[in-house]
Amino acid sequence: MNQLTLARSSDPSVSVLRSRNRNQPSIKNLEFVGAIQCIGTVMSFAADVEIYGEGEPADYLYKIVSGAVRTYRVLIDGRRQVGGFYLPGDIFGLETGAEHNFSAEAITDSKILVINHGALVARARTDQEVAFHLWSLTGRELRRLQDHLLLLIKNAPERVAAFLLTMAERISVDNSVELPMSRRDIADHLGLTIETVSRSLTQIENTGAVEFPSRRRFVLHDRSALNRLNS
Amino acid sequence: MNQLTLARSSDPSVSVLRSRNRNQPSIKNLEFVGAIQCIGTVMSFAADVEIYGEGEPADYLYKIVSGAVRTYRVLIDGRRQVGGFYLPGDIFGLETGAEHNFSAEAITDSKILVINHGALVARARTDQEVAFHLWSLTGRELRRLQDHLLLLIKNAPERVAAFLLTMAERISVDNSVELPMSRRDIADHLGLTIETVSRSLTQIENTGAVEFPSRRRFVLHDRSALNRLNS
DNA sequence: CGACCATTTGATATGGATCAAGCGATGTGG
DNA sequence: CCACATCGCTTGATCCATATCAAATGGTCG
Repeated sequence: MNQLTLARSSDPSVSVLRSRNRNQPSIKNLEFVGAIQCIGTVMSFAADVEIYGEGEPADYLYKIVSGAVRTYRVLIDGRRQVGGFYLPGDIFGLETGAEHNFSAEAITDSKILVINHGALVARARTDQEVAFHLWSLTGRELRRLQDHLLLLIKNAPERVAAFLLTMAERISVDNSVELPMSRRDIADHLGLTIETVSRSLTQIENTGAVEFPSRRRFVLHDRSALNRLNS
Repeated sequence: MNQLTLARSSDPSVSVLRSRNRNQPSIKNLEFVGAIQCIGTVMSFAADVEIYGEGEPADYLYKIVSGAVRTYRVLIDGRRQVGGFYLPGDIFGLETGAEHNFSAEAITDSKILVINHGALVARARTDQEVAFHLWSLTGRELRRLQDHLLLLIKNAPERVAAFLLTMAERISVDNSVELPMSRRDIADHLGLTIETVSRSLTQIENTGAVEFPSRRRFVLHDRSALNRLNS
């Protein structure tokens, strides 16, 4: 836990706007965001630091350079829904409304390209390629959420198997996957408890479809077996 | 059950493209879709007729003139997730990808303005207002799904209360709401069984927050009580 | 009127939550 | 360098909300 994290926990309203002043912007940078060439600033966020909060103005969007991010919402009683995990190359925080619907936190120490939303929208006014790209990013996010919705009607081992498959597709290095997120994050993403996630994992491991050499790393042995478990 | 429905159940691949030939296009029509002026055709769909199927080319989008529509996906074992309900004035079937992710069916007999997707996108190339409108429609849908995701971590009475509130906001006529959908549709939307939906409804009715003079109609007596139930 | 179908209500079963304890990796201080 | 505290995770025991199975009700339509 670093200074930033302590600051955040004592004052939940702290946002990227404040964190921004404490982290040093590293590089002023020209970068491609897919087809979009735009100016952004790469910033560093320590693990568990808030990047933006639900309800805050959606003035920026974010592209992960390194690290990992979770977006989430919490109910008053503390139940948390993790909406998604974002990995290097992924873009998050893109909203069409004026405010963010979810909060976002770095999972591990991360470097993130912060892009001015208003400037991009202004550009979209004249550049139809930018406009189309923004639209398709929103569409991709919509599709991801639609798929996730379907996941939530499955049973526990099916949800966990689906999660492993998704992660394998996104970040496997010859079938080996390093998970950046904790069991709690996974549980809150899948709508389960950590105990149920843990039990499902051992259950799946016992089928031989995957193997966990360590808690945060797994090796995919039989993709089709996992696909069968998936539903 | 009419002829169309029977045809559909015997051949699940039947799509709007075929239904289109059987239903009579009613009016060739110039219509506003929000800020978008565009040409579309109003078509009639009988209750339970498929409008489009998951995986079919997303060549059209749809604006409801009258009636109601559900979008849904099914798992191989028959479990169904109803993604959303669409009511007069609502637009559905807008995708950024080439194919529909969900299927869509008329809930009741419906009149629907069918709009050529390609033509609209072509228009968006030159008209930035059209482009922006398409984007914000996708964004609105994304936001709706994000909210629905949060609903799915709540317990049964909370989900049902949230559903009643949403419907009341959308189609109440001085606090009275006529529901177009069955208990099964509601259950599959909320990730519950019809029995649990039914029990939750009677439980909520017993608090006095709402009253059901008939099965498909309810009167909202105490919105804040419902809000409290909601979480 | 009678059949049918959607819905409600009741009884029981069960998957996952909750509560509780154990374990292993990591880090810390003596 | 080892004893020990801590933390994240696993495993075990029990409970409970919701699913499932079954029956009753009531509205609708021929």
